[in-house]
Amino acid sequence: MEGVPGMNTVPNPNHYDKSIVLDIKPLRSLRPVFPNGSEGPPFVGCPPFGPSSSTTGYSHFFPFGAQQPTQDTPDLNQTQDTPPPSFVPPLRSYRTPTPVSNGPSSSTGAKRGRPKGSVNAKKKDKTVPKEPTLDVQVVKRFSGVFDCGISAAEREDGTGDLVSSVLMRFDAVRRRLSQVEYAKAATAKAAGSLMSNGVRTNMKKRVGTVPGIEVGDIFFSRIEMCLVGLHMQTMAGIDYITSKAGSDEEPLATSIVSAGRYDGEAQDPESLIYSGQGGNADKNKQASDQKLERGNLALERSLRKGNGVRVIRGEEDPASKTGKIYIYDGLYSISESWVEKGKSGCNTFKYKLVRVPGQPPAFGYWKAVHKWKEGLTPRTGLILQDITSGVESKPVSLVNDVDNEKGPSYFTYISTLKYSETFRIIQNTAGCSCRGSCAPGDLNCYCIRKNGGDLPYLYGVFLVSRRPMIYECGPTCPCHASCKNKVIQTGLKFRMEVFKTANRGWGLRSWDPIRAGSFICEYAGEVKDKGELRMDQEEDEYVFDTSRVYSSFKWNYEPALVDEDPADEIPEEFNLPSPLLISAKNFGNVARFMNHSCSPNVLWQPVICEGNGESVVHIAFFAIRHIPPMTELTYDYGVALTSEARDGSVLHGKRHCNCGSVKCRGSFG
DNA sequence: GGCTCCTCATCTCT
DNA sequence: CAGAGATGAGGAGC
Repeated sequence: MEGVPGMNTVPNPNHYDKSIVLDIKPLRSLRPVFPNGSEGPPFVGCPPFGPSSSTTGYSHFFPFGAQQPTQDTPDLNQTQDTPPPSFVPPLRSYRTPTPVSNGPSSSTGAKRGRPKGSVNAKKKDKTVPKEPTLDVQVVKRFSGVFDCGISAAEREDGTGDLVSSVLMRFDAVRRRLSQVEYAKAATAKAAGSLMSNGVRTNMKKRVGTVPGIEVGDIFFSRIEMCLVGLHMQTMAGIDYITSKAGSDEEPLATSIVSAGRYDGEAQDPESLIYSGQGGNADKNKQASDQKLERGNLALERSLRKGNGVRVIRGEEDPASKTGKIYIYDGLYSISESWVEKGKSGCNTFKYKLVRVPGQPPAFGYWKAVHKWKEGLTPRTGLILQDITSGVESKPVSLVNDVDNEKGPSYFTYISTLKYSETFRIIQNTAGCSCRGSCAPGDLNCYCIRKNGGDLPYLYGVFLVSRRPMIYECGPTCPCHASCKNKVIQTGLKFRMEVFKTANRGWGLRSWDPIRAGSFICEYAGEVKDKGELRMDQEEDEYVFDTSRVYSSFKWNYEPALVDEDPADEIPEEFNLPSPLLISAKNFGNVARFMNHSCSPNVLWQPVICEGNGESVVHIAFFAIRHIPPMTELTYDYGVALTSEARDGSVLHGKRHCNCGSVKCRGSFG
């Protein structure tokens, strides 16, 4: 198809060696679109999508005699000549690479300004309807067609499973849209897609707590809070229940978002001075007195009635200077209100809110971490400043504030794998020959080609979606050290601590907030074989074993929500050339302290670092969902397939599980 | 339909 | 080249 934006920056598809691309095809077609709960492998229904297939599966239906989307349905990916559909998406997908570092490819076709076909073209550029915008496509193709699996009742009132499922589906879609051409407004686009397809919950406005949302939960955009009913205003800082038509009731405040940029905010974690809304100066408007209406009236009314108001603290995201992070800090009560002159000299409403006692720390942790980092207050129970002895670029503290144990047993800290010659997988590969940063869609790049044309990561930080295998540029690839396809080799990104848990020995957690998809660490240790390990397996609890049985779960984006063909969906199950055993008993990194959970917040992904004419499989850990500061990091250890592990149809691990999750299977390992 | 909102992500200018 | 300012899109509620 002519005139497709982005095409001009990518080599002509006819020039590819199609056999290379088609090699990848089998990997993409192994897996059903969505696992059906009743037919899945053991342990299907583990988080995040919950035990009910009603929240995971989807099916198409065609109400009102609507035309079924057939092969004839206009699809931007399809040309009349129909090249193999399997390799079309990457070609269409990639926008002009963002100019980064000194990559030569980034300057060739770099467009200035907003490209045609982007959202802006909707109104202005009606003469070029070649590529409808994403939202138009979504409405056209999926309105009334896509079954989101969320019932009308669940849309009104949510549960913990539903909330985390909605947030995960949102972020998967957001990451995918960022990865392909809609990077500009990926957040808004993702939200639009989910909302128009009914993927949301807790839409009923309510005072007080919201089902499935806990104090301390973090969010990375206002729209996320909107999707799960914590704060339903995308822009306004005050949310409230309006009076019913015909009644003379006044509005009642439900939640506020503190932006942290007004006077008196964000200092004391137990109280907050909040400014009313309205009266702000605008380009076309002078500042004016605020009026006692809308949110201001609602807060006033809540003050008199004494109802709790949810408070969300907005802060700068430490990982991104332009980004914001929102911390749900629980319920506050409004203690007083007054009017004062603002900077502009106009009347501004002020409200003092005091945190309801007895809630776990949330914003309090945030403030505490800042003080620990700046050395203003010492970390309670600190045993060792840095257990890595400088091996990692960021220190990892050792902390015990529960008992007198002085630390875990001795081991040597290493940051990656140790392996002998026998474990090298000899392949005829020398990595890529790119200079600068490898670019998505550039099938001249060996490493990109191995990834099916995708750059599997976003901004060199986030895993976009799980894959059977990820191929990183290795140390001998000539691309720059900041190449966005080098992620797990770049070390720890978060300030972490090894800490003593109440009942699970030592554990790992982060002082920093961790956004969904973030790379956390790899599993460092000695690569061993079965025989070698069998000799000391009894006491070696620090083994990572890829041959165990792992819970199946859906983490990747749903093609329908990003207007892609489900047939192109990449399977999430790993695909290792041979089983991999890593022992971190004597040599290891922070990963050896990550405990098992049946409701984990971390997943693992096999990664091969190319180059040197050999490839070694690494195990890399990524965040399943947003992880608040000081929350323990856990992953699913799986269950070993030994003869004693089988008991009828149920698999039993060797170790008793203390994860405390409602979905706890009771054992693991 | 028009207006507003303690926004979001980008581009442009300094 | 970082930081500030400009910009237009965006959803929901009134």
